Amino acid sequence: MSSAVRVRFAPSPTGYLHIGGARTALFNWLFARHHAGKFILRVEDTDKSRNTEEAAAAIYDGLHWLGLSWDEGPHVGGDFGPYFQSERDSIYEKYLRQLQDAGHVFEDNGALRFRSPREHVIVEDLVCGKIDFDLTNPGTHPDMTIRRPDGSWIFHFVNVVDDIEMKVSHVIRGEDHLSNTPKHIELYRALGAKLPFFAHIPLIMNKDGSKMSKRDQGASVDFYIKRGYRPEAVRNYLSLLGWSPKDNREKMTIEVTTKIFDLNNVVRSHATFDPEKLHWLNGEYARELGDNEFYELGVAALKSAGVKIEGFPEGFLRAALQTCKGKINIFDELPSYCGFYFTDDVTYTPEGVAKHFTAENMPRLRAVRDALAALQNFDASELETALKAIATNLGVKVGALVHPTRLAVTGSNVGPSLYHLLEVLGQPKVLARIDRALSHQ
RNA sequence: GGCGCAUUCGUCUAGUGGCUAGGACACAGCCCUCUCAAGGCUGGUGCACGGGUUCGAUCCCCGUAUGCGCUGCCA
Repeated sequence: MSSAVRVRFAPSPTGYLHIGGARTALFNWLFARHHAGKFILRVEDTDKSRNTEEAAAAIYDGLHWLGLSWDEGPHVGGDFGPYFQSERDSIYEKYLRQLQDAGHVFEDNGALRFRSPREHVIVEDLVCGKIDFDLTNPGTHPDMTIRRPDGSWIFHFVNVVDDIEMKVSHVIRGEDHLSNTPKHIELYRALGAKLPFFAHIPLIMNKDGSKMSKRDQGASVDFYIKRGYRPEAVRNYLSLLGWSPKDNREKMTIEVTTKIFDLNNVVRSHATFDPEKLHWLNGEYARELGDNEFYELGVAALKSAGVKIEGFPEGFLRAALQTCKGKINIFDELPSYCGFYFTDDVTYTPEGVAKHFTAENMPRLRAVRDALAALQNFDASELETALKAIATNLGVKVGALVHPTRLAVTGSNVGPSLYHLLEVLGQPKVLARIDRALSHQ
């Protein structure tokens, strides 16, 4: 039926992958996969052809991390290369000549400009609908420059030429290009080329309504990689920005999203990036990690946070991390959540001290200490039994023992299950820490 | 300024010419419970404004406002 779907993501190598760019790449990728088409990566390095590979590395890394593999482009090649604009000069020269021969180009102070036909151009956008642009007024729509005096090319021209040359069937890009589209259409027509389908997707904004820019924390995919986010969570969250399955599904595998994604269910209005929701979604994915996977990722997170885990046996590490599984949403929360396992020098939170190291609690902590010292099997169930027995004896709720004990041993009011954490830590350390707390005052 | 696009809870969104306008995140309360999470239950907040069209508009039309984008020899 329809001819081959070919879409592309065409970032310029700036040294990082913008979250909005990642979302554009994702939509292109999803569209390609949905229609069994090709997803092309093209590096638009017209200006700075210096450290392209280096700067582009962040883009490759980000796309790989998100699971967005390309069928044509850097490293994988393809029939329509090269995939760096800096290497396509002869192609642009050829198209320029064609334009010149047809009388569409004039010179202006050394720069080359395209003479607009001065007509109305109707953009038929798959997302935004039919839009009529009036380009008849040179005052408001000047003839676009296509080549600078120094010989370098302007985006509009090379972008269109490459899309023609690479046989791109659908141009799916950010809405910031919607107003540029009529100009591009003029170029297609002047070159006698068949128009692709256009689809402009809504922009992603900051909380305050501003465009996310590289100075904003979280505007770079790298930010999420470094913090230990799950790529499937970021990918899933991004898919929900400007697109909806139109039912109440939110957490979806990439397979499901690919199956139901299409341009007709892309939303038209701008979306605000909500870190809270990503945080939640990441937790959803983190909770379904297998024990081993959680362990590997946990170790990596602790290491990169500088937690000294070297001297500890793997069994201890595994047991410690196991008590954190299901409790954290993002791996960068891990160091503060379970750092107490790896240092005897726990610092008590001031609020905790005020609330739990009270005059009436200290004798209770003492009682806990004595009972724990007498325990033969220092495991979670024995510990639970012991704590509950003491509570009964003292006529208090277990909470009255749990809180001060937790604070004494971990320094915090929140953390893994107390009984399990005590078991992992082991009797000697637990007793030592309680003793230290008892002498705290 | 000109041109373009947009406007449903704080946020992401569903939705229809007549519904108690639905879900999710966040928030609050309750339950569960060794804390925190998770899970369960409950709750509050929304159709930007003004005109039409219509028996009836959140939905259709026109304005206004606001936001965003484009208006480069940036991409």
